[in-house]
Amino acid sequence: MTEHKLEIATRPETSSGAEILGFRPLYRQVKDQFVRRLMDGRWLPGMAIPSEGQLASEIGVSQGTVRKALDELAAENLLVRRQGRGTFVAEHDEQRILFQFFKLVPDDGVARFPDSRVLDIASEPADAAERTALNLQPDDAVLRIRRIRSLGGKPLVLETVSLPARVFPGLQDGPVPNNLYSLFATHYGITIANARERLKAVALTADQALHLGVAAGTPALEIDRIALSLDGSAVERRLSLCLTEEAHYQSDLR
Amino acid sequence: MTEHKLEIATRPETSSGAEILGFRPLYRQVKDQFVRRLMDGRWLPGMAIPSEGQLASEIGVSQGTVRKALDELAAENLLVRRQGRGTFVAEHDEQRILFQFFKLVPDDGVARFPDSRVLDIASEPADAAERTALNLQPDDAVLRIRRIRSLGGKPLVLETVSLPARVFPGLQDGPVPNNLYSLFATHYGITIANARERLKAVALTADQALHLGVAAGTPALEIDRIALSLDGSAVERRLSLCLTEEAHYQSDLR
DNA sequence: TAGTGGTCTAGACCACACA
DNA sequence: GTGTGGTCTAGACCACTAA
Repeated sequence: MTEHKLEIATRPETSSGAEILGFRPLYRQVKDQFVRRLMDGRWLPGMAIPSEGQLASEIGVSQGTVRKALDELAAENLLVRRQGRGTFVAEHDEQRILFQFFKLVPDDGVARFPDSRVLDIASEPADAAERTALNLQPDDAVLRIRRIRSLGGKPLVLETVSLPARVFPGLQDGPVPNNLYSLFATHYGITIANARERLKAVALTADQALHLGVAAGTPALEIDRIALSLDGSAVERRLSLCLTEEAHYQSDLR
Repeated sequence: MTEHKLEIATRPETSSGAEILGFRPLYRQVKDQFVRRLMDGRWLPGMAIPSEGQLASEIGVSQGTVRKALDELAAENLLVRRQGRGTFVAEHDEQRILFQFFKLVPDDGVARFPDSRVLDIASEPADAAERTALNLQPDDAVLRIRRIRSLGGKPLVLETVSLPARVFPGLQDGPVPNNLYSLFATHYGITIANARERLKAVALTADQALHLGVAAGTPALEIDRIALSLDGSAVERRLSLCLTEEAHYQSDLR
């Protein structure tokens, strides 16, 4: 029997009491350990991580077990595997954002990364929706960024990004880059792992319509996104109002 | 070296010419073979398929290779694996539809399968959009089903289903069940494997609004779905107009 | 040529469902 | 208890990349 030193025990061989959480496979413990390395910055975006063999002998499990852990992380877009080259920590570059997070596509043509023009940015008390979305206390503040996103010079999205002020100190002092998730990763060590979006159809208010250069009452696609970091905590709320005359939200059901 | 009798060759050991398609792993050939069994009805929805060991010895590959093929099919929701019981062909029951294809969720509460009331059903020439979506010829006919779908007695969706008439003979003669995909599978041997949805925000016409019991011009979420069968051919086009006052379209970005 | 990930195999044992 | 899928291991070889 192989002896593993991970966590409490691979299999609860001694304790014969009722199992609370059942059984935790070894490769999942290995995977959790790798996620921890991503969270604490031991493995940084773009880096090549050690080879399967090195990791296996370091941890004391077989290469196959390491492989299964790495495969799951690659399936979650946290790692990128390249045959012949190695395994790399995924970066939040425009290609990944486009693939994973940006579902708005021109009706004729292919997805492109949009331009951004910031309207305003401010630190303010969180409203009810933001508190719910981000798990904030009643008197917590949010950084609120409003911007217009355009494709090919044409305004397409009016976007309001709400961030827990405590999590992103100093963010409002610098320029706001087009690619926020890349900033989160490089300056705050926060990796956006996945997100949940809720879509509705709404009519634009006069003010909203003005920013987008259309008539008041124009139907728009409202996307309410909550983005989660590696540890599963809500890190960003993003409310987008999208014109869908010449673009659509693409959703693949597999 | 093991000898595999699958397809042309596992590895092109003899032919030293330039490789056109590169390399096709054994487990993918095995997987394709299983998909063929699903398509030709050798494996029917709900059936338990042979165990990994039986399949392995039947085909002449190792159990691990069979396992990898089955795992991919399970990940695509075509098979369901149950530890201790066996591997089963997925059915198009309401639970699967809800999980895989029905993304409209009440704002407060959990997804439920909607009721349907058919407005009309007719066989008519395909319009341009239907021809494009379903790869039809100019004079092909479609079966067009319009219905209202409700949750908790409240009209929520005005849905127009377009089907290639040639593919579904006799469908208009019987009753239209609430769950169409289950009918496709049981009566026509057609499995809906996945779908692509394009979402837009639109304003309801007077006629559409009447059916849904709201005012003309109300914003609605338009979902343009193309459903693909196992062999990748477009089998259904479904245009849904959804009220999103008390419900939303849920999209998980992973 | 060396090093990496990818495939394939064989065998042992564990967790789970059911009769 | 028996049979199923799930995990873990060890080793061989293939495909790809870069030096």
